Amino acid sequence: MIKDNIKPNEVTLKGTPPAPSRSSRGKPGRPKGGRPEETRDRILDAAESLFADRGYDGTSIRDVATAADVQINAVGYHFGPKEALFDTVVARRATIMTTLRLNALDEARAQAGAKPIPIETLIRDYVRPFIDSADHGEPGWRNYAALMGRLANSPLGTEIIARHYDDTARAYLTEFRRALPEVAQEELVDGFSAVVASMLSICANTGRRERLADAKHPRPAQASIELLVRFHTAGFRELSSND
Amino acid sequence: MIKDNIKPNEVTLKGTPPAPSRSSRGKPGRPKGGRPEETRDRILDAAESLFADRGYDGTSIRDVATAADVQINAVGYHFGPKEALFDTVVARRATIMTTLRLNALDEARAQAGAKPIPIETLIRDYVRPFIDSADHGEPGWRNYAALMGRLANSPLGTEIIARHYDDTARAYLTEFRRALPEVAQEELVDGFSAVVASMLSICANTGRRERLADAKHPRPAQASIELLVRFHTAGFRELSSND
DNA sequence: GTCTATAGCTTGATAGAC
DNA sequence: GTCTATCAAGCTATAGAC
Repeated sequence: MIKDNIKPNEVTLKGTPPAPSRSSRGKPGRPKGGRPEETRDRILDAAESLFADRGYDGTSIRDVATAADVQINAVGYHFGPKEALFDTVVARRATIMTTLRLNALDEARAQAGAKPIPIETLIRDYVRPFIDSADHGEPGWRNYAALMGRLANSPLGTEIIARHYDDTARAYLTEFRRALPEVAQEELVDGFSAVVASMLSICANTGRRERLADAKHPRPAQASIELLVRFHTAGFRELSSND
Repeated sequence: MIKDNIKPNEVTLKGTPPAPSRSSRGKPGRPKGGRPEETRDRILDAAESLFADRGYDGTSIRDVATAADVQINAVGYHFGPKEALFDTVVARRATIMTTLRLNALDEARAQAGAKPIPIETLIRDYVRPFIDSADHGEPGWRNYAALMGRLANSPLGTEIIARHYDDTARAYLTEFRRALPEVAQEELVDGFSAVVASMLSICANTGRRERLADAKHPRPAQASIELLVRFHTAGFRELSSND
């Protein structure tokens, strides 16, 4: 039943297709972008949006090709099988997000000196890059954030998240542990998971929060971040006060 | 393109197939359950498990039929189109969960008398039926809880959740408002959403919490509930203390 | 690297015998 | 209500002309 797919082209993270062919010498039958990499990006953007909206299995390669305005087989040509396309979509922004978070952590460490980093800072530094990107970044970030929310509670998605985000999570958890040494590790992880779940729930942007609040417009991201930070900081403080 | 499916049989919530045929007079080619309703339940259980594991689009009707050990067309016969099957799966336990939660709310109201219900009680009463069912109920509840987690952050899933769970959410929010009248409605909803997101994240059971905590076994549900309640109660208290 | 064409499956849904 | 059979449509992936 399981037929192993032997691929001719690269399917790894940054797998560059055979020849980038610098001079745009393709016949201009349809207005195509000048840069050869624009096609790849267009496919990734379309896939990102559709995966976020309909999920992995709800999105066909044809849908992606149509949305990206490329030929059906172009996506296979550039990214290999569907799974590799999906992984490339996730990886593209995961590396950026990881850099932002680890940089913020480095800065917080420098700021704190010998003392532990305040939990409030830890929560804010972890959450802000994500929510900010989803809010006033390019629209692709919004789709990406929604996609992550979708992945978070699915068995298959967790594997991908683990691969791309567990290292950063552990780095932050180490600092949480330093800030709250008297709290058990399992409880710290529960608190951290609550932060992540809340963050993803906000960015999934399902409209439920607005509906339950009878609000017309989504709340500004800045307000959401600050409330999330306040709320969960209080939670962590409660954990440290053993009754 | 959109072809309206005209169904001969009921596809609504409790749609009973034409004739329950009390005496089991089918020829015993394969060991079939005696009760005619057992077949329906077996299909629903199989669908529940597969939808939770692979999602709506990742699950084929054939998969469901195979897992339920029925003929491929039996599921269509009993439940109509795939969408109706899915909705039936969600509805089946939603009514039970809603009853449990509203009963708990009634009891809490009686207990509190004229005073507002404590937030701690509100959180616990909303969360406990769900986590408890997922933990020591029949295995079907575990699958159901995972399915809800999967649905929560998806656009299509939110519509279903709204239909089955928004009324209860509003009932609880009304009590939250009574308990914390000085907190803005949007912030109460954010807090409530954090509780729900955390609850679903725990029940999704992806193994990430255990992995990040380097724990061998999942934590007992009772501990998870109490920590969630403590953590989020502190969050709500923080909201009421306007700095 | 862009296009056409197609192989080889799987899908949802239904028809009709018993 | 259980079974066999099948349809039309959609899917992923690849081959090969240009």
